[in-house]
Amino acid sequence: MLVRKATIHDIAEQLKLSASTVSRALNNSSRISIKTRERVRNAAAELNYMPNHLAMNLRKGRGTTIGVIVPRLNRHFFSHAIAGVESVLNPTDYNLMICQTNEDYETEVKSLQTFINHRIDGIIMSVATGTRKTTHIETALNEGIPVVLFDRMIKNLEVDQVLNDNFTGAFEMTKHLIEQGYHKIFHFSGPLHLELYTDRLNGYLKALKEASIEYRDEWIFNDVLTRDKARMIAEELIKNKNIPDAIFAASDFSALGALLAFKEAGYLIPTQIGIAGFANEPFTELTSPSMTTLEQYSEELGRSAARMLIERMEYKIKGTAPNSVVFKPKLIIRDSTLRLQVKQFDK
Amino acid sequence: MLVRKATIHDIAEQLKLSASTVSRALNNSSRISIKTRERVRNAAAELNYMPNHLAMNLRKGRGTTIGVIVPRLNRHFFSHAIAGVESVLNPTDYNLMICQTNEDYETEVKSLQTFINHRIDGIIMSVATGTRKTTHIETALNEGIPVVLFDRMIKNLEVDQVLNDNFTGAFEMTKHLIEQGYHKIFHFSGPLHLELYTDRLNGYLKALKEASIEYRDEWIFNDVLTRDKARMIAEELIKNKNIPDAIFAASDFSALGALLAFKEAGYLIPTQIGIAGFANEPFTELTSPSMTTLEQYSEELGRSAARMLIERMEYKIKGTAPNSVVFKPKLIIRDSTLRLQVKQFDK
DNA sequence: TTGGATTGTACAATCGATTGCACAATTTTT
DNA sequence: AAAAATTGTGCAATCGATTGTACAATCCAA
Repeated sequence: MLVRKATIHDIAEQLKLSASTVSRALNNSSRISIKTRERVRNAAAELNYMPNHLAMNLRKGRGTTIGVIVPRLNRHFFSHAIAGVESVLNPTDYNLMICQTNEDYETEVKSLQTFINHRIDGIIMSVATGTRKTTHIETALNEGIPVVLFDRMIKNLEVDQVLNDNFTGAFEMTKHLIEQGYHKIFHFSGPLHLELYTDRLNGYLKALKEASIEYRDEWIFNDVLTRDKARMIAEELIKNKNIPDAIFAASDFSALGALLAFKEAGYLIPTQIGIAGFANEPFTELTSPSMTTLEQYSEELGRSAARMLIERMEYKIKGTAPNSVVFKPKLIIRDSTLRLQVKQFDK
Repeated sequence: MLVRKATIHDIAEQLKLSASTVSRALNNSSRISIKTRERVRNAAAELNYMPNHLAMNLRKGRGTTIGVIVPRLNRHFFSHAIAGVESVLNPTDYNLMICQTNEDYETEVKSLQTFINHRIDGIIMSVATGTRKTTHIETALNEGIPVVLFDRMIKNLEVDQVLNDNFTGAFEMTKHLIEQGYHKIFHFSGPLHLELYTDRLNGYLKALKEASIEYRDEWIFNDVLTRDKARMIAEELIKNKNIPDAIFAASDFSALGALLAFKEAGYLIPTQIGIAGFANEPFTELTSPSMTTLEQYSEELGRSAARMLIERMEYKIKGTAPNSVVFKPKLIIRDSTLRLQVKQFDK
């Protein structure tokens, strides 16, 4: 059943030509007569010939596969960013390989190494929260593999990047909360070695300052990204009767944890406490009350990263200063912070 | 900056050996003295040698890359199935390539072709709802690439498969609804050319028969998998005052659409109408009321598929009858069908 | 001491496709 | 009609690693 696959030599033999002529014919070389090209194409179709990309890439010293590394596939944000990358790559010859790191540094290093071993030709990645070193990324760059980082940046690394304007997003969200009459606004932040979380923190701080709100360090909780951790902290706050007016979480998941904890404890949202997240995960629309958050245009982000990478790959402009594109997130105001028009389910 | 990567020839030259000796040394051939092996290993490390997998696979006529094709990455079910596949593959030499089809047949064919072109060594896939033909899968099999299907099966295709016991799951869910006192139970089904949806339909029908409920064809709605479509149908029902006691949807997303439509129309869930889904997507826990559904053990499914594929790849047991593993889903009973103990939010 | 076994290494072909160079045949130019 | 340009094709090397076969050196036994 398993017959050996047809090669250009098989075509050559059948047509009494040489392999090189066949190769040229298939690549539409002008050195080959139209008639011969036709004959070769027909024979190729007849033999069900499929080019061996391994051999092609080996010979050409380059390939057409792009690798994507993300922390988690089941985040709306990342799966949609990947969809964006795909939408750019699909009409081209490039193919996609995807790995997820589960937010683990070791896994990230291993995935990257796998890509390098397989002579992947370009990499789009978003680092894991567990990642603090950049040597693995530098290794890839030194191997001559272009890398584009998106969303999550590591400080002081000179690479192409596609980012959200986290500062402005956080600033506007905090301003919105203040406008709704919330004053004592806590912030659930992420790991601060990732620039995006310091940016969000700074946007939050700037809005407070502009409104002349005297914040206190205790209002800020670092490294609270998961639902469970946020829930624990919220429960702690409730126990200590240290209740904020509002919580602005740097992640929808931590916002969810807080929302559930306060709801269970009998607090009315948004009347007694306002809650806002970041990322516009689909579930934010379904919670009750529905959750205010920020849309990050993940697909557009992915598209942009893909374009940037192809640019680098095709005109290997070594040494050129890194490019950087920034998208401004959009405020999605829902019920969890709309105190000025109280809704029915709050009763 | 971009120095040519080291090859075995570079190592050979530095050590005044031949490339073949270096190759054998790196592969721990017993024909090479321990001392030489040591020297080679050291030189390799020193030169930062990395084997070129392209060349290796070309020579060996086989590789170690496994491709996964799923309809959508952002479904909890699929992303967790992939996590399961990864958990099996990570400790091995195999690597993973992932594609998503967005439920589109054309994209599925293209992805599969890409895999074949790249001489992928094995494929795990779940077909798109748009897929009715199997020629593309047969092409892969004819090329000698083993394929394992999971979750979504196409009828009459002889391949390895890992499935859910959709029949039993649907049967038990329907039984649960009947026990809760629902009688006129509608079913939102999927495209019936996919076995899993006929299985769910049949499980539903069997439970009705056992309870001697005289169902009518109008109770069954085919090809309702998305939130939007379910919502439209539910709104139609409401308009026509054709209100079921309960809806058992073959997908969590269509269950969600129905839930939202009936809730907005002022119906009390679960008192006036019960709603159940299938898949235990994370959001089902967050709706109000929380949604009854079926857990499908996606990770275990993925693990099982991966193991089955490796089995095929390593002992190419051509012609052996296809294997098949079946998992029984678990009923997750939540508030949306718990009529016998009515909850507060229903008031 | 000689013949056979064992050990360590090298040569060269191979996987499938690409490509610089050479050469013959044909056409164009002078 | 001879020289030059163009067209069509083949040869052979190449990408990097693997592997069958061959050969030399060493060791052991008879």
